[in-house]
Amino acid sequence: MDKEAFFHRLVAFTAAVHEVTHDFTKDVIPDDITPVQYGILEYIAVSQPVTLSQISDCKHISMPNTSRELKKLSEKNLCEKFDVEGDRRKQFIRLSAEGQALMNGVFGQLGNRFFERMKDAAAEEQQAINEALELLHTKVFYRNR
Amino acid sequence: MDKEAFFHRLVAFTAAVHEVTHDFTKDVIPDDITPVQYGILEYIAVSQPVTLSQISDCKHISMPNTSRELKKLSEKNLCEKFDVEGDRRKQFIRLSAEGQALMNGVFGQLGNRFFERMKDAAAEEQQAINEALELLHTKVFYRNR
DNA sequence: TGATTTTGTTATCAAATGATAAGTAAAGAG
DNA sequence: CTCTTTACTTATCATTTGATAACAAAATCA
Repeated sequence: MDKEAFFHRLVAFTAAVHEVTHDFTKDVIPDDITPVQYGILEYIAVSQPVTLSQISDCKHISMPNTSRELKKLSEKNLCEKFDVEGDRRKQFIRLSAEGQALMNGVFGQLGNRFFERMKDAAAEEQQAINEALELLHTKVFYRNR
Repeated sequence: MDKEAFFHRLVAFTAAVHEVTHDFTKDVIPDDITPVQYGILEYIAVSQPVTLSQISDCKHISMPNTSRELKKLSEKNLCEKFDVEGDRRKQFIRLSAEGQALMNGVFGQLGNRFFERMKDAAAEEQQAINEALELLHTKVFYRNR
């Protein structure tokens, strides 16, 4: 394999993923949710329930700042904290009904727009795309730990 | 295809791409380059030469702010402006030698880390990953225009 | 038990980013 | 040759984000 060409393809691909997801979601995410807050909501949606520390670790946001942003999200009624039984220091976070509805809308919109791009593809190609996603996710774009 | 499962896979995948690329690049990008500035450098590296307007459009940064950040990058000797012949309003931007060296280092490091993940895979699987990248890039994660 | 670590909070400050107004110079249109 | 549009700059202000110090409460360790 040509390493140089592979690097370039990789960089162009990751940049495209960034840009396309941004383009596809920017008009669905409410104005009063900042990018950092959206990132947190997305993480909660995919991994709930999560603790503050987990959010802090995975999203690379310091604990004080995580606490602050989470407070804002709670004030917007998008997520809820509840106690973890067995360790009274910890708090689990999950989306509220309102937050879940919001994220369902965003994910649905995002999914539909990607789906739109695939609608003309043959069934086998759709399947190939599905498998490509899984392959890259499990073999290349996975997180340690 | 199960649409719900597909949406979830898509969201989890795009989030993973964000996080892994962040993890893999954060210790290679110099401290005095901000995230927005890095995004601009990456775009220039992939698409050079580019105009200010193109950067503004593609990276979703207003012209005044693009101008400001580009000025900072020029002051750091990472990129250069040069005139576009035929239209004296426009300016092309390209990486300076120093900027090119920086981005080569980042791309190389990023590529090596991904390569590390694939090194145990059989040649056919490496080829499959390569093809999966191209498939998703051309069929799903491409930008209009 | 007392010391230390983990988990989270509040407060505060600085830096990065976004948004807007106002201006310049060149190109293009009528 | 004016008028309008395009490409870009400078200046300014508000918001977001990041970083740090200081604190509290519960768990764990020795």
